[in-house]
Amino acid sequence: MIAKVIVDVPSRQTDRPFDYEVPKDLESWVEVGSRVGVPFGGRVLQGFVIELAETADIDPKRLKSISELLDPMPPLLPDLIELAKWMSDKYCCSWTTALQAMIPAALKGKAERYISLNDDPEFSAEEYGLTALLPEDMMDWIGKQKQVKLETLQQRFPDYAPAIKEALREGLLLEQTSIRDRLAIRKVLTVFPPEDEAAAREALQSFPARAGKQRELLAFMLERGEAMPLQAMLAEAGGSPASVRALVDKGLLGMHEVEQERDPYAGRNFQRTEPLPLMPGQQTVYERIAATVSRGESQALLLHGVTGSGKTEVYMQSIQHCLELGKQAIVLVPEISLTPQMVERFKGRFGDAVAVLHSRLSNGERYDEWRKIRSRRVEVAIGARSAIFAPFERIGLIIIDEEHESSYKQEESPKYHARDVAVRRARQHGAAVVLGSATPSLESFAAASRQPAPGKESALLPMPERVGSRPMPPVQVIDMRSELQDGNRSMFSRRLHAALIERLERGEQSVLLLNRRGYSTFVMCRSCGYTAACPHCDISLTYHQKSRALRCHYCGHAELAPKECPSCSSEHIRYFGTGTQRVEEELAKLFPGIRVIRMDVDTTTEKHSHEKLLKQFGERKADVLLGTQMVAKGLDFPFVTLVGVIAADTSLNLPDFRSAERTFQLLTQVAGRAGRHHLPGEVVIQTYSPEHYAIVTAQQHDYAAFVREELKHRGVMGYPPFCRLVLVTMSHEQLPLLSSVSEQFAERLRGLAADEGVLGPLEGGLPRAMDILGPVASPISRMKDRYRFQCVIKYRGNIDVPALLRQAMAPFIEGSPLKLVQFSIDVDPQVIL
DNA sequence: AGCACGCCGACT
DNA sequence: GTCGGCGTGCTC
Repeated sequence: MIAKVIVDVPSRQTDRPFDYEVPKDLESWVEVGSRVGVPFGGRVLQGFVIELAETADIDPKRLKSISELLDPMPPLLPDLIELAKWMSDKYCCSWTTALQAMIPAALKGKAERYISLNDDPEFSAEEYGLTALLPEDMMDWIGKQKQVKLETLQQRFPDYAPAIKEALREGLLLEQTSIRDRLAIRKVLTVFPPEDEAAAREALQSFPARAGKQRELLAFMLERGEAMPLQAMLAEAGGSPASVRALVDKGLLGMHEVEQERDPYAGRNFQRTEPLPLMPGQQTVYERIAATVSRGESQALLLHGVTGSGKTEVYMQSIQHCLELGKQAIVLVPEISLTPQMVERFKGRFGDAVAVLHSRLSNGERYDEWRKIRSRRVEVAIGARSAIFAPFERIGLIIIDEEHESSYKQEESPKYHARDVAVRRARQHGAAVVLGSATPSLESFAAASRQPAPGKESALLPMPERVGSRPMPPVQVIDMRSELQDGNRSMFSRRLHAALIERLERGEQSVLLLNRRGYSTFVMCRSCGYTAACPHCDISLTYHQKSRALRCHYCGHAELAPKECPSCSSEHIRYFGTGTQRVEEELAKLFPGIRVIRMDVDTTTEKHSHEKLLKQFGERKADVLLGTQMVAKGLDFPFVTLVGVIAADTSLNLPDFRSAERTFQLLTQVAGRAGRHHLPGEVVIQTYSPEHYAIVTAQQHDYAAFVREELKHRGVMGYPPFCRLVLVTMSHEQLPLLSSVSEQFAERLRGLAADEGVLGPLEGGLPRAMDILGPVASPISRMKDRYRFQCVIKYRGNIDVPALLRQAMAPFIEGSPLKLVQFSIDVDPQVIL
């Protein structure tokens, strides 16, 4: 039997299947989706079996065998292997990169090399004159250990690296390679009840009086009747390990190590909840989803429900319906809203049938949750982006909550969008996709609004009513220019200042949003105009108050903040721009005694810090929750009655085609945080551009009006959803080389597009057109000591852009000199700046 | 990605 | 005349 294997080398030249013989004893174990260790170019690598065949495509003499099978159960299924192929085509990444993204990090095996002595009786070191090659204590040590890791050996005898190499060549030492997972399986010493219960009861009667403890322990285990960890047993029943061991030696109890699964939610009792009665609007939407799931139709439905319209309840009842049909469901949530609150709701409804996958789990915990899915112990997976790869076999429903969230796009290779992968995977399974949002992305909205095919219903499911008919909170827009004219130079407008005081007096809570972390955004000398910039990136440094450091938010570079100007030695160094740290300081100054929780990437790096901060706020241990956009998402606190946006312009003025959309979404989301319960809420938005349509429409809670206006702009400028984009970024240390290569690349690409007959501006109205902009320097023209150039490709119609790109890049990748230009391709980029 | 094979400068 | 530089090409 022959296995076609994708080896774990993410390069273009190895991005194809390689044939291997399956050893006889593994034939019944190796399947499509198996993870194997294979010899490849003189070493052993991890690979995935993507196909089994009778005969090899190459000369059988060149054929090698699979050296080991890495899991008893294949971690991948055929549908995922096909999906990975699709991803590698669509997103221009290698097949193995896509495959790796689908399995938990714990299964990313690395080859380890082991050394042992050659104990073949035929082999004689004396005969070959090799006795003096290696020191005796090394030989003894290896002999005693039987097998040692090459790394360890080299650490212990650092001067002998060449000698070890020679000994391997001469056959004095032997080498074995095997793949070791990056996985620490926790083993727990576990005590088992007696195998022969009758005999044990009998023995219990005839125990000597002085072995009272043993008798007690044996009685305890007989009564319990099931295994338990030794530590827990001793804690409950008392006694020492010695007395247990004595019982084990007598054969009355069993004891051995057991692999333990970590359940991060073990021991937590989730309050079981029953389905709530649906409002008419919810009911209609639910019925539509349920019918689609029942038909096994892979349609993508857009659930456009305002904040507080009860989307989650609709999700849960739809999942219930899906499970009743014997199918499984995947729920994707933005990482940031995968809060304990959210998990609780799903665990409460579906109990142990839910696996939770999020980034705050350790590798081991994540692997355990994943295994629950793979071994069919759960029916529902809820998690961030990568949960879309949950290894279910019969998916009936995929839900993507807050579908407009940019975190569904992975920024590293494979640069996939979970929404697009979901639609593709749903097609393989005949599953329904539900995209839920109060502020759908323009792409999804446009797709769902398209005239349905004859006989089909619209894919757009509106839910405009809020549960309990609570009104949307009133939103005040404050023009910060007139504040300044009236002599208010503070970062708080008079209205926001007064509103904060009211909350403090009434003991209610406030949420303040500022989409910029750090203390100040740039540092400038007022004498000479010097600004502090990162030495590795073309970007100004941000001052962080706590560490008194200037930091680069792109590469992490940090330096001590200067007291005087490094350029002209003047003392007129000033900090400009406001970050969350500055606001925190200002709050303390203006409102003495105010309790503030600051939440941004700087305060939430620790494992559970995010939850901890939210919990504290929920317990009303603070008056103000101040943070970057992470405070805008999915929080639900009854005592929050004020939401303040300190500067709506931060996101509005970014030179990116999505900046208006992002601002509208952010403002709408954050406004939805106020007054969700019995207390009425209030929203204050501060801005320097109060007349901008993104702000006006957000103030009026008018999504439709925003979309109308935004679509006009997108149409004029030629941006999605009127076309699709691909961003090609090229980088190199040397600017002239980069400049020349990027020009050549763009020229080749234009030539190829012209050959296809699609080159030209999109305004022409042709159904198939492709426009290549650039190359130009990237907005961040240097990052981590590499210069960056980019091309933006706009296209419309059915054009295989990845294929054209691959052809255009080929001469710069294959066999190019050592210092090659790096190409990075982002299909459907979220940000092009 | 690694590793081996192969063609030109500073050493015995 | 050799050791070693890293350019280039292959890996079932």
